[in-house]
Order: sequence, then structure tokens, then C-alpha cells
Amino acid sequence: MDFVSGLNSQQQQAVKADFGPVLVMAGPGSGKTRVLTQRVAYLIGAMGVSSYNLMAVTFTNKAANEMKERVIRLIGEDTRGLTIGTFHAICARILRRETEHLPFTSNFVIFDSDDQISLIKSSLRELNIDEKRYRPQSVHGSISNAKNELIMPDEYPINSYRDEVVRRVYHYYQGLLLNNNALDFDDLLLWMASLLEENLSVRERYARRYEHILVDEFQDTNLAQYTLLKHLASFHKNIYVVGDTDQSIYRWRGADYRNVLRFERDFPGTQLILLEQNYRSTQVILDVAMSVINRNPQRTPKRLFTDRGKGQKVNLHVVLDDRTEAEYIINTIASLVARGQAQPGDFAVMYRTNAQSRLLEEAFLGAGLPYKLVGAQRFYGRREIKDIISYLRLIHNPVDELSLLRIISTPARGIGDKTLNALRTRAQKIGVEPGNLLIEMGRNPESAHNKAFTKRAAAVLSSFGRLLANWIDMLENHTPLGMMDRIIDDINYQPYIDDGTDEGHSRWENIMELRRLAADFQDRGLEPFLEQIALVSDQDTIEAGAKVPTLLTLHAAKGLEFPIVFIAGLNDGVLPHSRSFEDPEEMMEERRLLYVGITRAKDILYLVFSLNRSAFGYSEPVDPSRFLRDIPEDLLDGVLLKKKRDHQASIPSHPERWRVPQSEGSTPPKTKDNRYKPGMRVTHSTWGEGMVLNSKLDDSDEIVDVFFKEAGLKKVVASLAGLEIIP
DNA sequence: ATGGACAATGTTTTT
DNA sequence: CATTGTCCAT
Repeated sequence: MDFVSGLNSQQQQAVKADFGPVLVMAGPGSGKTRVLTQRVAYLIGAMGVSSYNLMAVTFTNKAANEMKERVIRLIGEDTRGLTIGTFHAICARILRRETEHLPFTSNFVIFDSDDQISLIKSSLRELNIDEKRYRPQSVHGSISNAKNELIMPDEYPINSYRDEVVRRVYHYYQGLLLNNNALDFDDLLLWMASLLEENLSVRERYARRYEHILVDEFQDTNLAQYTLLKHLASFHKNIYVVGDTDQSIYRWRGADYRNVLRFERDFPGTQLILLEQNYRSTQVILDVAMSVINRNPQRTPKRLFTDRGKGQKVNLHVVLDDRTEAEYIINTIASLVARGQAQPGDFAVMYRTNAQSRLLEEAFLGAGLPYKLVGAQRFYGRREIKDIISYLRLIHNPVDELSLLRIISTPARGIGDKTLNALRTRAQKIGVEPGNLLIEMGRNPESAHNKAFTKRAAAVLSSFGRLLANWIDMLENHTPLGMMDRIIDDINYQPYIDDGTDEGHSRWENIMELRRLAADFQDRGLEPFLEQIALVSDQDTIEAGAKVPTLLTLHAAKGLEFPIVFIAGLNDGVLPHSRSFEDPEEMMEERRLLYVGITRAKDILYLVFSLNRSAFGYSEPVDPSRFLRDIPEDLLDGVLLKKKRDHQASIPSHPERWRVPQSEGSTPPKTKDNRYKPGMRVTHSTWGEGMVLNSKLDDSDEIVDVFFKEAGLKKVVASLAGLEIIP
């Protein structure tokens, strides 16, 4: 069978590479996913490797599913036994199998970020640490970093008082997780890595099983991931990794692109294969991308080329503020669609932070155009979803106190702080978990436990315990969906959530959506369902052939491509983000992030920056992104940033777009004394004619942003500049 | 015990 | 401004 047809010679070389360690360095759009897929098919179909002996690690669950399907299509046989998925999913699966060597049981739950933060908070409270001084998020961040670096609580290095605090919290937090029979995201990697590190027989078993290991997006692995890969590949040493250091954008999550260098050191005789040709973008887009990324020092220079032709120039567009930005983007999309030059599904709008999506959403809504938002207010983060999931989680793992806490009063059943405390005290006294105590009380209403409570408390607690016990009893012969329906019915959830308001209605709709998802697990049971829910990523929700524009963060855009891409908010402070300014390493990562965004575009790219941006409710002047200065002018259409003498540096062709929609109602009171208003045309003695973009009162003077036809953007002080208004 | 009203406080990116 | 936490009235 032919596994390399339609591939270029580099790609063919990559697919048919000899066994042993292989490092494929692949630029954006060079077909690396395809190479990885064909490699898997080649190993199974041509080299006779059993799929049972093969592991493929992908970046998203979606990528894993796609790869599985494509492999099946290529070799026309079942891939049962094939280990494929994200690091986290694969680790979870293996850990459940190996719990005899681990301090938790196989029905462990995976705590999501909310759960993790609440656990940190209880740790802080329990240890009498001030939450104001030590922010839960930040303490959690430190702990997470430690875990990614395989540092255990007792090894946490102390160089400051804060470190000491973190260490104590880390220790306590880890204890709480185990009490709950729970793992956080980092634990999945940490426990897996340390199991392989410490238990020789387990390591050998898996290392022997996995004859071939393939890893996508290798530049985004952290030390924990690297270590477990190393152990898994320790027997056969057939490890095949694909990556691009220029697309490393998860440093803050512990990812270390230097793993690429470490790889060549740890696996002597690594074959290095470069995939250079780009099949996605036009040459102009690639040139723009290179002009941005080439400013990063210490890179192995990489050429990006395509035979797709030059293509049209990249549009650089300036807008007055972030609201105008959203309008500009939506208008442009609408007009391209109206003129039949593009389909709605061709577009993606990308931004640095999730917060930026709001104005865009409003603009889409305002224009009555449909769109698809990736991430942000995640489906699984919604209250009603978390409620039901918590019920299921508790039934699956009654030790999960966090879930218990959440649902014991949802809906309210007369169990408040006092009763709850009594329950916990009693539980602690007899050395059993609150959840199990409840269940016991439910099963045995006359038990001695009841005497430990007031009559009322005993009644409400055992009636709730009765519910739990009933659900647990039906677990064995019911599907996840069956369980869900029963719970919803038993607790009368619909009237509770669907309160007649629009919001209540939409909450109920969400529950119906969750039912649909549960239906896919009819034959697989509750555990896989819960696990899937815990480990889905935003990117997994992106449908392939969307019929509407997609809104997503630059991070979420990795690995995707769109015919027409807008990158919004190209301002200093947003991209690069202000929190990256001091750290050169982080600035480099911001640059890579822009690089990733640019290289998502196949045909047309719009770069948009604005002159003002609302930070805290109020609009503030901001600078264009410093990265824009690195793009050669001849690749750009639209505004020019540098004040050049020549006149093409001109106002974009639709000045009316710049006019501030004369604000209905709530503008800051400053307008009272502003002489210059956005949209006014003015002249200046040296800079000639221009248009007012913004004006701000500063003490008694007025600072005016003017875009001059000849001179470009200037900030002028009204009293000194001698601006004349053209009627 | 519960839920509503106000105040304080905080903005990267995510498995 | 938008979320989250705390206080207070029911």
C-alpha cells in the first residue's frame, strides 16, 4: 500500500524515516499533522506494527479523533488498542489502571480549575494564611509550576518567606486532593511521571509495550511530560516528535521549547527532518510572519516559502477605539460576504485576551450576524452544568467533598452552615468522610449517628443520604443519561432552574445539551463521561466546517487555519501584553503568539490596532503594537505607522468609519469643554490637513489625536498647535 | 437558612 | 465594568 502519495520529498522522508529517535521540525502549514497521521498508518500498515504497541500524543482530543479516523481510512482496519489522545487523557487512563501502586483509587475524579482554586482557598483558611496577601490564584500558579517541574512539596525550594508559605499550602493542598480522591490537571502528569520514575516494573511494562511513540506539538511539552515520554521510550527508543520552536506559546504553563534541544542530547543519533514548504498561506503572509519572528534572537533561522504565489498585501487598519474596531471587523466581514467574495465560515477573528471577545460579540449581535465563540464562558463552567456534574461526580466518588458541598444546598433543602458543620464534626470524629456518613445515615435511618444531631438536622441529612444511596444503588445498571434524568427528576431541578426568565430558560436548554452529550456515553459508563468532561478543551469544541465566523484567542487558534483572518487589538499592552513587558523571554513568547496568529491565514490577513482602548470602563490612549513596526511597509496596505514624507501615508479610505457614533447617553462628562470632536477636519500649519480621532482634557488644556494626511498620526496640545477647524 | 443588595477588587494565555 | 465576596433582611 502506498502511504506517501501526494507528499513532497521532505514529507515522504519524514513518513518513512527509520526507527529510532526522530525529530521533525516543521514550520506552520507544512503538513505536520498529515505527516504524523501517515506515519502512524505507515507503521501499522507497512511495517506491521500492532496498534496495541503504538502511542500517539496529540495536543487536543479533537486532533486525536481526527487522526484516528484518518488512520482507519488509510489502512482500512480497526485501530483498537491504539493509545491516542492528549497527555492528560492518556495519563488518566493509565493511572486508573495502576492505582495499586498509587495513593488513590481508580474512581478518582479530576478537579477542574474552579475546584482547584476552592481547594487552595480552604488550604489557606485552614493554615491561617491571609488570602489578600497570598492570592489563591497566584499560590496555585506557583504550585502548578512546581508540579510541572516535578518538584514535590517536600522539595519545594525556599528562597523567601513566600516560598515557605507556598510550600506549606502545597503540602496541605496535596493532602486535600488525596482526601477527596481527586487529581488536578498537573497531578495527571506528575503522578504518571513519578510512577514511571520510581516503579521499575511498571516502567518496564509500559516501555516494552510502546514500541513506537509519536508526539505532536513537542515544543509545548513541560518537564513532567518530557520525563514521562523519556521513560515510556526507554526500552525501544522509537520516539518520533514533531514541533516548531517558533510556535511555542505555553511557557507560562511550564512548556519549555528547549526540550527540543534536550531531546537531541537525551536520544543520541536523532534523525532531524525539516519540513519547510508551506501549503497554507500566500507568500506575502509568510513574509509578514517572518518579519515578525525574525526579531527573536537565538533561533535556528527557518525559511518559509510557498508556491501559492504572492497574494494580496496584508491590511493594516487603524480605528478610533475598541468599539469601532469591532464594528470595522463586522462591517468588513459583512461586505465581503455581501459581495460574494467570501463565505461567512471563511473568517476568524483572533485576539490576545478573552475579554476582547465581548465587544466583538456585541457587534455581531448588533448586526444580527451569527458567529461562533471558542472558549471564554465555557459550557462546562456554567452553574447549572456544574451542578449536575457535581451530583454525578459525588455518586461516582462519594469522597468528593467539594461536589458534596456544592450540591447539598442546590436546590436548598434546609441544610445550612450549622448543620453542615455538625455533619463534618461527626464525620471527622468517627473517621469517615462526610459523603459516606450521609450515605450510611440514608441507608440506616435508625443508626446511632442520628443521635449526634438535632432532630431536624438528622431528618434532613438522612433524607438527603437516602437520595444518594438510591442513586448509588442504581449506578450499576443505568447509563450516564439514565442517571442524569433520574437525578434531575428526584431533585426537581427543572422548576428550580427554569424560573420563567429568559436566563432560566437558557439554563434549562444547557441541561438539555448536556443530556445530548451524555447520550454519547450510553455504552461506556459514567467514568469516561466524567473524564471527558474534565478534559475537554476549548479547541475541542471547534467544528471543522463552521458556517459562520469564528472568534477565538490566539492560543486557541494554534493548529487551525482560515481563509481570512483578523487579528484585533494590536496594541502595546494587549499584544504584547503589559504583563510581559519586563521579561524578555515573555516578550519573545508574545511575538511567537503573533506569529502563530499571522500564519493561521490562508489568503487574506487583516491587522487591526486602535488609538484608544477601554481599560477599566474608561477609554485611554494606547500605542500601536511595537511588533507592527517590524513589518516592512511594502507588504502592507492601509495605514502606515512611520511618519514618512511621502503621501501614501494616508487616511484609510473610509474616514466615515472613524466618526465616533455620537455617544448615546453615558460618555464621561469631559465632552462639555472639548473644542475638538472626533470626526472633525482640521488643518495645522506644518502638518496640513487631518482628521480628529480623539480629544482629551488634561487640566485646562486639550490633547488632540489627529491623523494628518501627510504626516500620519500626531498628538497635539490644542493651545500650542493652532489647529483650525474646517467646517 | 436563604437569597438579595451592596462593596471591593481585579484583567493573559489553558489542560 | 463585571465578577466575587460579605453583610443584612427576610
